[in-house]
Amino acid sequence: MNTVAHQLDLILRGIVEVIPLNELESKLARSIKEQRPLRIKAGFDPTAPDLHLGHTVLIHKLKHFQDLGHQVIFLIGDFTGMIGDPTGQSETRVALSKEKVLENAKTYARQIFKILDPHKTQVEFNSRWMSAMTADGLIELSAHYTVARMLEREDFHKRYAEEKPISIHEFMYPLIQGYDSVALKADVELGGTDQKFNLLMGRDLQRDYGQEAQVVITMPLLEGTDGVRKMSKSLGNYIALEDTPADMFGKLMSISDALMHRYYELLTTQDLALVKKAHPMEAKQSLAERIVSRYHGDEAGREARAMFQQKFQAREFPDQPDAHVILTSSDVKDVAAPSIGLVDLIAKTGLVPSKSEVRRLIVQGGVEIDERRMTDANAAVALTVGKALHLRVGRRKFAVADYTG
RNA sequence: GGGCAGGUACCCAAGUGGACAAAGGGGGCAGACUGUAAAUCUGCUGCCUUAUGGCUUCCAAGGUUCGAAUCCUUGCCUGCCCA
Repeated sequence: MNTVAHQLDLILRGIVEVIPLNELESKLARSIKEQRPLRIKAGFDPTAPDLHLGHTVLIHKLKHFQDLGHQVIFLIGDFTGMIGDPTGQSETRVALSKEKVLENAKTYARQIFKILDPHKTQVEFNSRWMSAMTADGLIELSAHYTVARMLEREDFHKRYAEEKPISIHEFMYPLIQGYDSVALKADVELGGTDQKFNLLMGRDLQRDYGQEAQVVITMPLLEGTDGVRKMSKSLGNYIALEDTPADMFGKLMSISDALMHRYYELLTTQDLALVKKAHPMEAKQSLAERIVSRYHGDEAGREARAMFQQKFQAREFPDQPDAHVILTSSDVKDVAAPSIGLVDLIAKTGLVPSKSEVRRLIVQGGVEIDERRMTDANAAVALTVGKALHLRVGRRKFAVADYTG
């Protein structure tokens, strides 16, 4: 029996705010009475091809609604993606090309169905109605909001105060996001707390366009791997759902203990009291394994953990190096006594961007060959056919070099 | 349209004729320390056949000069004020 109380129990778990709660309750009550599922909207900005763990906080909440029998609408902001959400930005975001946005959008659908049921999810692109909108329509839409109110937004306000540029088209972003709710007749919209302004815009616009206002539910933002700023594609502190198991595991292990607890809180249903009792490193590995398993399968999770233990705890050479270099006689000066400059060898792995950087690494003690630290940048490395060299390049990169003669 | 202030490396930001590959901070990388980390401390952080060496940088293009990130001209971009 999905009573209102029962539904609220699940819906309210882990959220930050419902605006307003009584409207949600009455919508739910009516939904039960009329046997009509609520339309739950959440939008995503395809500015990079990968969804990351930060998004999953929201997607899991969508999943809750889906499990309760409501209609989940996964909105891909392909049109707005060309603007770039100004939320929280201290400067204008670079607009993406249409092609790039579409390309990114494609990978989205695949990724969300690791969590959501594809048969019960409505995927929409806001270009469907925005590209069709006439200039008249756009001007009419713009007339619904004032510049002063727009500037109340903290990010705009701050940029304005700091004399940083704000382009007119950035004002369009919240307007269009709000209009999406009109176009989709959304009953509820989910978003991160940073989205509050944009989400509320939907309420205003829906009322202006003669609809019932949607209920807004905000979810906490997940901090990125730096533990400070929110996880974001453009900040590069994210863990993508399509990161390789090893990558995903490694990134999760590199977070601070405090952040680990936050991740447990927002990404799992584990009992936090139990987590705090466990040894932090064990707890972190379990978290990493759990999350890798979720997106890559149980076996991948176990393997990633084993690999990690081998590579970093036991400091053994991994089974799967990051690079494999094949050297031939054309790479050596003297075929009779084959050798290669250390700098050249490391550069050939492609794991370091420039030779200057390779030099630095060597001098600083970041390079090992067959577990011997190499600190002479001018050294030459003797090569033997059939005897592979095991290279450690920096803290966490490994390569194998083979000489074939 | 007019006036003023700006555009410096991945980011922020000093530098206003030579000692500048360019202070400082952030970020990144490496080492030490650890429980993988984080925090902390130390070092490095344009590129190059490996260098008391060369090459390319300070919005762009020209110019002045023995010498320009620094001066001049034009252009592009940004902010503020006025219209």
